[in-house]
Amino acid sequence: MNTDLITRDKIYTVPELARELGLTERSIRFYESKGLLSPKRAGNTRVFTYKDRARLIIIMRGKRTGTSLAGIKKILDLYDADPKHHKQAKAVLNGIKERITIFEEQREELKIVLDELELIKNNCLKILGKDNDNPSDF
Amino acid sequence: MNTDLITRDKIYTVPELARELGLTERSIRFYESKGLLSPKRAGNTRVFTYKDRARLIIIMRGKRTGTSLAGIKKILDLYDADPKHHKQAKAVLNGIKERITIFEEQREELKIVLDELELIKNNCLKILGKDNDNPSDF
DNA sequence: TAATTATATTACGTTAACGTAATATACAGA
DNA sequence: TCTGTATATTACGTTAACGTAATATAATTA
Repeated sequence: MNTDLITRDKIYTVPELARELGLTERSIRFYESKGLLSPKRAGNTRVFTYKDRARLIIIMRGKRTGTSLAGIKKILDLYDADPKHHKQAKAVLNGIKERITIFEEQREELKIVLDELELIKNNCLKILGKDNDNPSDF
Repeated sequence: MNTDLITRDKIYTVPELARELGLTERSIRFYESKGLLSPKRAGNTRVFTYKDRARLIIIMRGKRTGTSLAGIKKILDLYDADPKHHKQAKAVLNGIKERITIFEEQREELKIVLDELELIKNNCLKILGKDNDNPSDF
């Protein structure tokens, strides 16, 4: 239970995070320049906390969903707000609903293309299985 | 049953498709320049068939999933191949499997972010519902 | 103190996916 | 034949998301 705290107190530099997460230093600094990250500084060196690292992981997942950095920034803002303040909670709620709708629609579109690709795939399999003149491939 | 054939024989121009599908003429011509479409010509005017229109719809769906034009082109190529030729069928099969994997992973990522957003949303709802000092909003 | 090594800061380059004129061409109507 | 109107063709501009030096700065190490 204390090791957990130790872990969360760990700090990271740009090259460390780049290596660990598999992205370039340039990208990390670029994300900061776009306001997606706000690391502290030790002199002129950036110091990232556990939370910053978590944000980076959210950014990377956002990218894998095909979301733009602008969109990811909005999502990160939703994480940031303090829901104890009603004003913020309400704003967050609206933003969240919007995002959920967007992502659900995107998931639906993916389902549609996946179903179509499955059709083509099965058609290929049927043809390859039925009249098979090259069994050596199996 | 004949009306269907009539429908499929219909031809379209760039401005027609742009209006009908809600995209710009520029985009359609751009897609052609990238090899995603290959309309015939009547003089210097492009003539799109029902099939071309179907391709455009696939392109648009691809965009909504966050797929690049290069990726969409590959998918369209899968639709194009003639599975009766074993060579092509096998190639298509490999391409399809790749794409299916990509899209399934993307769908999974979307599921993850959706679940997280739901958590935040429910947290907001709980707080807004529990200590509500502004009931006039309901 | 000099030379490395690490991190940061311009700043120009690049690819994708179009937007936006400006110009050309062709065909229809007055 | 002149004038629109429609489509097409350069071709330059733009935004996003970085890549890629080149240079500066700071902390180490020899």
